[in-house]
Amino acid sequence: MPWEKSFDEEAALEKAMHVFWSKGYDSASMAELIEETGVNRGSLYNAFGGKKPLFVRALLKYDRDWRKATFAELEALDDPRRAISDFFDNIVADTVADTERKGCFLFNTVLASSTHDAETNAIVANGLREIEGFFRRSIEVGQARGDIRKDIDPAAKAKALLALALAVRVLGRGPYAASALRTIADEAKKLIA
Amino acid sequence: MPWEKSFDEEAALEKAMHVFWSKGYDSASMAELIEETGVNRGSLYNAFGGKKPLFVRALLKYDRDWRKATFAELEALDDPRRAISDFFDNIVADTVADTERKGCFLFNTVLASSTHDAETNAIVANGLREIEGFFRRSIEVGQARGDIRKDIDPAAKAKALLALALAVRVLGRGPYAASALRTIADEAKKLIA
DNA sequence: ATTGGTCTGTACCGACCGGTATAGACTAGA
DNA sequence: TCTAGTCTATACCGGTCGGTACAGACCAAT
Repeated sequence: MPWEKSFDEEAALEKAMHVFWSKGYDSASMAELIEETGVNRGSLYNAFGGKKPLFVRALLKYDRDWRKATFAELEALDDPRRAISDFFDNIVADTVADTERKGCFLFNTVLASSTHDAETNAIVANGLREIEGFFRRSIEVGQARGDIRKDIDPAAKAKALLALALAVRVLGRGPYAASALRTIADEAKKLIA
Repeated sequence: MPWEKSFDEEAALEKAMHVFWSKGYDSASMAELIEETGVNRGSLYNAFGGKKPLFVRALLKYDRDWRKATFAELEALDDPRRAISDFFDNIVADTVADTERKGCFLFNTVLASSTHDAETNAIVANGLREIEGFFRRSIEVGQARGDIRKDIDPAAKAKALLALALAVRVLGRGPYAASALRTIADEAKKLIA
């Protein structure tokens, strides 16, 4: 059994994730993925099986990495109101700082959901559910502690917050300036005032 | 000067608009546009110049038709609060009723704005500005009449309403059910409570 | 009837697409 | 040293893409 190991699959997946993230599934070509990952054509197909499986792995990696990086920190704050506020500050900051205007890989995939298969849509749907769940839990905890008014419906407000977060990400890819995004983020915070 | 007239260009544009609307620029192929419009290949190129000019004309037509059909009716209500409320009811109803899940042509184009040129992005930006303007004017008139609280910022709330409208349209293409869309619409109405 | 221009149908172009095949370089165990 | 398996590099496949070319049908004004 010679040469049991191969190239750095995880590093290649990271590069591929960036390509799919910024270009979308259709616009990303295998030629570009090969060039960007630095992995040879045959090796890429051998390791991942093709374009679609590679996309799914990239999306799953994004979903996992992003959620871990985002929510772990915010929930550790142990301050629900502050967590939601920081969440919106973070996505505005990310959007403004991103010169490639990639937006959010998950949200980008939502709008293209008609061109994707059930597996991809399930990943996206699950990701949205998790974000919504973060908002809902934060509101509920805040209410239990008396930090957030009890007459608001956590589930409904969570959906509205998700909607505003999506809009910030989407409009940030388009013609909206940083100040407009901040305005929307501020309105989001006022939802749980 | 024989045969000064040709086929029904406006009808062809209407068909082409639907193809671009439901499929997006990239996924819509000339073969499909030819088949759907019923116009011969050469005639299509002769009449519109190519795929991109045809797309621009289709987007402009959507922008014009949709705005005329939507805002004329709502502003004629002469009841700003009701106009905003109806606006959201309408897009929820449209989204739910649309079995093709096309969403809004304008909003769809926003997310793909990185793949479009300046001309297309300008059309989209203008469309968004018009929608935002409708919200702002409605709020201002409502405030002048005492129907809407005066301590809210019309420009800021208009941006938030646009954001929620976009989210309804985008999420409607994805995994969100009708009830969730209605929840978001209700939250939008509460913004100007 | 001739003429000029627009229609239809179809063939074709080069480019790119995702995916496959193959040949040889390389490495580690037997 | 032999061998099995993975790497690289490259050529190639059929299909689709947007766009062009062209021949002939058709029509109206002269």
